[in-house]
Amino acid sequence: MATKKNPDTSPVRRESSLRTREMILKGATQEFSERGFDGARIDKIALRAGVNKNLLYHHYVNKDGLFSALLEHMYEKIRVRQRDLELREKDPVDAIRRLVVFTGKIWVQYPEFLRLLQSENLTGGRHVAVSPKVPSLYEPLLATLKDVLERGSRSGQFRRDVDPVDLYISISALTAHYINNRHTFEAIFGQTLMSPQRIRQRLEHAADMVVAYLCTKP
Amino acid sequence: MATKKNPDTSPVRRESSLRTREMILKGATQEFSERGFDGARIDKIALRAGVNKNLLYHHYVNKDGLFSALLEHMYEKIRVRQRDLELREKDPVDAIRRLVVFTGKIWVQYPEFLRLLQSENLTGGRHVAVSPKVPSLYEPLLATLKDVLERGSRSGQFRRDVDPVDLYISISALTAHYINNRHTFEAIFGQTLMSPQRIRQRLEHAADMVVAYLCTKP
DNA sequence: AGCACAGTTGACTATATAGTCAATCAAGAG
DNA sequence: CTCTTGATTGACTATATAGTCAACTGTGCT
Repeated sequence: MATKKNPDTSPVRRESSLRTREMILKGATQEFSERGFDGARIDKIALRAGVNKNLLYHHYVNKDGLFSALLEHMYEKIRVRQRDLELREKDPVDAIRRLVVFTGKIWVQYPEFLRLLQSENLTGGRHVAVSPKVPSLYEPLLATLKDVLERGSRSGQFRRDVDPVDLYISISALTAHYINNRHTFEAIFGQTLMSPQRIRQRLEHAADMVVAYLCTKP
Repeated sequence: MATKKNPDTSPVRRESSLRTREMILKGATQEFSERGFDGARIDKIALRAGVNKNLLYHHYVNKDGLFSALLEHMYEKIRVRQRDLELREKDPVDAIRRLVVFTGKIWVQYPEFLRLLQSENLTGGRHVAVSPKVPSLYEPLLATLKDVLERGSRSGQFRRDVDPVDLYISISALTAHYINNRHTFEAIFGQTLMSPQRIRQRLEHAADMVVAYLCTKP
């Protein structure tokens, strides 16, 4: 009975099921990102996907399975975009600047992804914890970052004591936290944060900060 | 019939209701911060508060009313703590360093508050939007920050083009984002982020970055 | 004393919701 | 052609959950 789960023969018998899965993920993206895991409703996902509710269970077992699949799907999508950026050749300062601004633009372009992550962290990260694929997606990014840091410190432009993980978290923080908390920040500071100009200002500020840090010798 | 809502005579007839409200907020803090707004259960809040469920409705009208009250309560609590820190006298660089590290320590000390904010932003900020008290809480902080920036640039230590709102958001970002997203970051990078040493490293890194930014002339 | 009314309670409900069941449909292997 | 098996469907259910009702209690004012 090894045929039952054989990935070569079993999965996807009909072409249509691929489209179905696509539609489900699309509906799930909308619903989960608008309401979070607990606020999302399976029935609404099915409705938004234009697909019979039972198909969600057929393809993804249950709500958690669907969320896990969606999360992996989004991680891959985002990382693929991030890979477009070629950082290895460029001047280290330029490369970092571009990485910061580009990272910020990705969040603006795919706000659903940030909200998925927010929900995932709010519920304790139980989906991402069981996904072995996710860490491997970030290895190349970290390697590139190390390369740029190495080149920057060899040329004397950068300080030498930089932890690449802390650096990546900071780049992510300076750009994503602004968007993640826009509602409370807007309420506190009484200003609009999501206008294109304001976002541009924000990303410049973030890039300035990261570059200043790297270029300041301790 | 103006007596019904007169704030001088009506509210709080019995001493016990104060304790009741306290217990409710305590239970609500736990439940809301562990599960988020949509994941939280009114019955569980009542249970955790050791109080009859109807009292929640009596004192706070409904789930949204309770969440709003809790959010305001927490904002006040946090801001009061932040006010302890006297920044106006100190050397600007010292003052900023202290503010960053202190802010980070507050998040570590009151992780419930961060999770409340995370949930609030995930659901569109509809509770904080109707709370006029919250912005006024942050005016003094912003004023202090402006004072420190002013002193720093007059003494020639700081750059002159700093937006205080962006700066505060960055301080918050560099410290809070790390904690907010610890589960996904831990999964991605395969390391523990919440050990005391790791947190200390993080806050040093954050403070270094902010100070480097302020002390770098554009 | 007694009364008005905030505080408190147990019982109840309407509904929303994740998940199940059993049946039908159709693609591709033989 | 036909038979296996994934894909798809409508009907159904057990339960959890926000919120309601009507009654009771006891504090503090007059």
